[in-house]
Amino acid sequence: MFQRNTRQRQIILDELRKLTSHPTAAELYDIVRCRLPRVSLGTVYRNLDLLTRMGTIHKLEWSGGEARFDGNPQGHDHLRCVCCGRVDDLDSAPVDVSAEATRDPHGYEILGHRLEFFGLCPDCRRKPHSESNENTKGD
Amino acid sequence: MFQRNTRQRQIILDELRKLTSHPTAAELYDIVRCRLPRVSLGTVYRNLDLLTRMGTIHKLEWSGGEARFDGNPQGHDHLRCVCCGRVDDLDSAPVDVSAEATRDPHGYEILGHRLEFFGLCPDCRRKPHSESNENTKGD
DNA sequence: GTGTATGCAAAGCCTTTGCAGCATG
DNA sequence: CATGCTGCAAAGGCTTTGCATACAC
Repeated sequence: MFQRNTRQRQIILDELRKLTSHPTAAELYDIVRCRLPRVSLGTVYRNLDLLTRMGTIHKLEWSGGEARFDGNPQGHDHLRCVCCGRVDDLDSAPVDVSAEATRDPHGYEILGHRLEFFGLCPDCRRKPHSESNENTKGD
Repeated sequence: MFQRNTRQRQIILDELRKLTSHPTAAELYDIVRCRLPRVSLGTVYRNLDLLTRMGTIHKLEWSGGEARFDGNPQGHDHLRCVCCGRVDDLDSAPVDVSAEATRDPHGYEILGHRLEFFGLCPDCRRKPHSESNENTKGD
C-alpha cells in the first residue's frame, strides 16, 4: 500500500493545504492546473481519494452536491452557508462522543461523528434573499 | 404553490412513514411499486423532493452516495454504518446550538445543525471486515 | 527495470427534466 | 375544464475506471 511521491500528488496536497475554503474537486482542479496544465480531473479525484484514505485530508461529504475537501485533518466541525455553499471551520465540537456511545441503544461501535451547522454567512446575510452566490435552487 | 393530493404522493408518504429504515429513493420505489406497479422512479424523486421542501420529510444527503429519506421530520440525529450504509435514529442531540451560535467567530446566522455518528452497526461488527452488506468499497 | 500513477475519455451512478397524456379539484 | 402530476426516457452532474504510456524508486 506504499505510494509514490508524484509531482501531481504533492501539488494537489500543497494547494489544498494553502486553502481554508474547502474546495470541491473541480475547484481544486482549476487551481492545480495553473501549476500543472496537463493534469486531469481523474488524477485529482484519485489523489484526493488516496489522501482521504490515508487520513491526510478530510472529505466533507453530505449536503447532496459536490464533495468538498479539507486539508486540515484535525477533528473540527463545519459551518456551511445554505445560500452560497461556503464552508468555514469551527474549532471544537460541544459533543461528548463517549457519552453518546454509551447512550446508543442500537449497539453500534461508534468510530466518530460529524457535526455541521448551517446558516447564512455574513455576505449572504447582507444580500436580498433572492440572489445567491451560486446555489440558487432552494425553495 | 398548491399541490394536489395524488395517489402516488399519498402512497409514497405512507410507505415512507411506515419505515424506520431511512430508505433510498430506489428502495422506496421498489416498495411503492408493490402498490402502484406503474409508478416511475422519476415520480418518486419528484414527490420526495416536494415533501422535503414542505418539511414533511427529511432528506439525509451524503454526497457521492444515495440520499436517504426520513419520514419523521422531528429534529433528531443519525447513526450511520460505514460498512453497510444502514442508518438509525438517535433521539436527541447533546449539542447546544445557541451556545454554538454565540461562539461562532465567522458571523454566520445559524439556522440549524446536523449531527451524525458513524461506526459499525451490530451486524457488521460480527462480520469479518472484508465482507460488507452492500458497500464493499472501503479501505 | 518494475510497477505505480498519469492523461484521456468513456462509463457509471444517482438524480433531474422535457413532453404528451391523464387525473385531481 | 384547467392545471398539476404522471410515466417514460433521455439528459445532467459528479465521480470512477480502463487502458496505454510515463515516471518514481
